[in-house]
Amino acid sequence: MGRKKVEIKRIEDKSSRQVTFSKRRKGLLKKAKELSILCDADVAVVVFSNRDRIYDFSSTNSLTEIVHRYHSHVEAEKESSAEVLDTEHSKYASFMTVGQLLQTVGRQLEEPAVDDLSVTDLVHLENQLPTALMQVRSSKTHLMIESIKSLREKEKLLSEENKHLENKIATTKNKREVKNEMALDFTNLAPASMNCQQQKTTLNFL
Amino acid sequence: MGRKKVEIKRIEDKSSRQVTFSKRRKGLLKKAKELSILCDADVAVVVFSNRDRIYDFSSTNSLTEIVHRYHSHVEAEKESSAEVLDTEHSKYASFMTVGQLLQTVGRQLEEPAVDDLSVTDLVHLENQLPTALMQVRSSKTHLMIESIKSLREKEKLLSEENKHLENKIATTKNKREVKNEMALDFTNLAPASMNCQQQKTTLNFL
DNA sequence: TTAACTATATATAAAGT
DNA sequence: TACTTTATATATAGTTA
Repeated sequence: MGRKKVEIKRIEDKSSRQVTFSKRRKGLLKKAKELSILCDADVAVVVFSNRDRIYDFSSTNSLTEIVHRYHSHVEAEKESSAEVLDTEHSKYASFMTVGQLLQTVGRQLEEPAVDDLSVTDLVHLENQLPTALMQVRSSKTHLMIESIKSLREKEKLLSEENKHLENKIATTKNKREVKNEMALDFTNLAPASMNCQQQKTTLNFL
Repeated sequence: MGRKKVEIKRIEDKSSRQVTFSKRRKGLLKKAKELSILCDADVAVVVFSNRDRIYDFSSTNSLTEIVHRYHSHVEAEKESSAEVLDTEHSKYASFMTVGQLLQTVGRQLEEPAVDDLSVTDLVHLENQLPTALMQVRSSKTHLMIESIKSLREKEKLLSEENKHLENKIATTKNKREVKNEMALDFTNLAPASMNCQQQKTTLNFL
């Protein structure tokens, strides 16, 4: 994207790092803005320079809002069995005070159309049902959590594999370049046997 | 940046908006990554699609960390406005333990002086709470489902990237083999070709 | 749909001032 | 030190399979 292709690794020269930072930061924020407008999506970008200056873009008024949404997602992913209840409570606590809760709630009780049963029977039922419900809920939550865990695990593995593959490619490229140069040098004097040897060395890195 | 210049305004056609979203989102995240590496800066990007799927990049482990730094800055710059207080409140609310929550509830209940409540009032409360609970559960389930969706999406993307990388490597290998063959032809006249042949066979298993 | 494929627009690295 | 210019690398819009 410039006169020369640059490797993606930390720029050591301080001054050109600064220049690149400035240019690319500007570009990044511009693209974030475009994405949010073109696709009607909420986008937030935060950049800290090494010298701790901050630059940001947010398609909504406040980054905070987006952060909230982000947290909702993350929290949902984070829960692990024992903590579920705690997390749940606190999560919703931040969105609804108890007062609001009580006010906001709509009534949805229906007539219990079971007048044939004795009070004793009903009491018994009343006691049993919540337990059953809890078991069902517990199973459901458990399954979902397991699902999430396993997905995250997969994600991690895939990421690692990806990284490896990238390294492999990088290595191959480098070796290849070296090899090409060597091959050029050698084909003039000795024939292909050298080529093979070189090849062999290279191969170990595949 | 394509066949035609596009105006930066909401893309009305749903399908091409989706396509553009996918392309540009990928681009944005890539650039964010490059910026963070090249310039050794902390960068975070969060993108929400219309349909509330989340995509993010963060140069540090957690977006949360960056958000914290962001908050420090913002608070330092803007004097403590009312908004900040709200932010703070909700931030900490999300970390409230169940114990704290119960205390809060207690306080709220003290106002109407619980002892003075009539049976009717209590029945009303009793009826409302389950509904509130249901809402909470519903939200929870929704979030978890979204979470799973989003993870599946990520998994898919990673898999695709992986596939690409593998193809790349395969291609590289092919080129290499072609080279080997050429080398073989070349050495038909000279010795040391066995070496090469062996090497070639080995190659396929790498 | 989703995936490749160009032709073109953009971003930007290095050079110039 | 920071603009401006240019050559080149990248991103991507529209197209096609």
